[in-house]
Amino acid sequence: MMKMNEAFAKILKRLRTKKNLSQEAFGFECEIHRTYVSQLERGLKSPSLKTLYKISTVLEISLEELMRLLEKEMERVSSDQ
Amino acid sequence: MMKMNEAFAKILKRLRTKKNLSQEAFGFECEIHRTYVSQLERGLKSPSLKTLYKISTVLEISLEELMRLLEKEMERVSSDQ
DNA sequence: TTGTGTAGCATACTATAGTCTGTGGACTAA
DNA sequence: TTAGTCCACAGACTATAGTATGCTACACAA
Repeated sequence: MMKMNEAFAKILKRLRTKKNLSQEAFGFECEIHRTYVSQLERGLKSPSLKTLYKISTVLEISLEELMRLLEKEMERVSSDQ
Repeated sequence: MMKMNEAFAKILKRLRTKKNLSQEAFGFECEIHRTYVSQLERGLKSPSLKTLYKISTVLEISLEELMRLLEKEMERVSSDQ
């Protein structure tokens, strides 16, 4: 269960930096607070469906694809390291 | 944004009844309260990623597939009715 | 050196997710 | 009728999502 947040943290950080957005700039576009973006990327919080939707929109990715990446990352985390 | 919860409500109710589970039985398996299942199916709440994961597990469906159905339902809701 | 942008992190706060108890209505069976 | 199941719904509660302010540290440029 904590694996879930950790995996999401990695995915979010990867996709955000890929778009060359700072946590603050990304948060502004998503309409979520910069410190909350930081908390998400450190695996401290579990975003609601509403927040996931905002995030996926700004990342220009579907929720389906976002979950696909998340589940792939979860497998990776639980299998090796 | 409210569309999101309404669409999720429909999907959840559809998939739960398809498995022949009462809200209470489903809640028990997911380890979420029966009244919360009711609230989700009435579109009153926006589940966290942790809760989505529990739900998808009991529904024996991936998060990816669950989001696919959700996004399809959202399109349907916004286009026609 | 100084300044500017970035992110981690603490703390306190507000909003909402999620629990718990209970009521009442609709339905079905005994 | 009576009892059992299912669900909508209300209200009060606890846990956590999400906000706000501000400090620290680091990198890099002027």
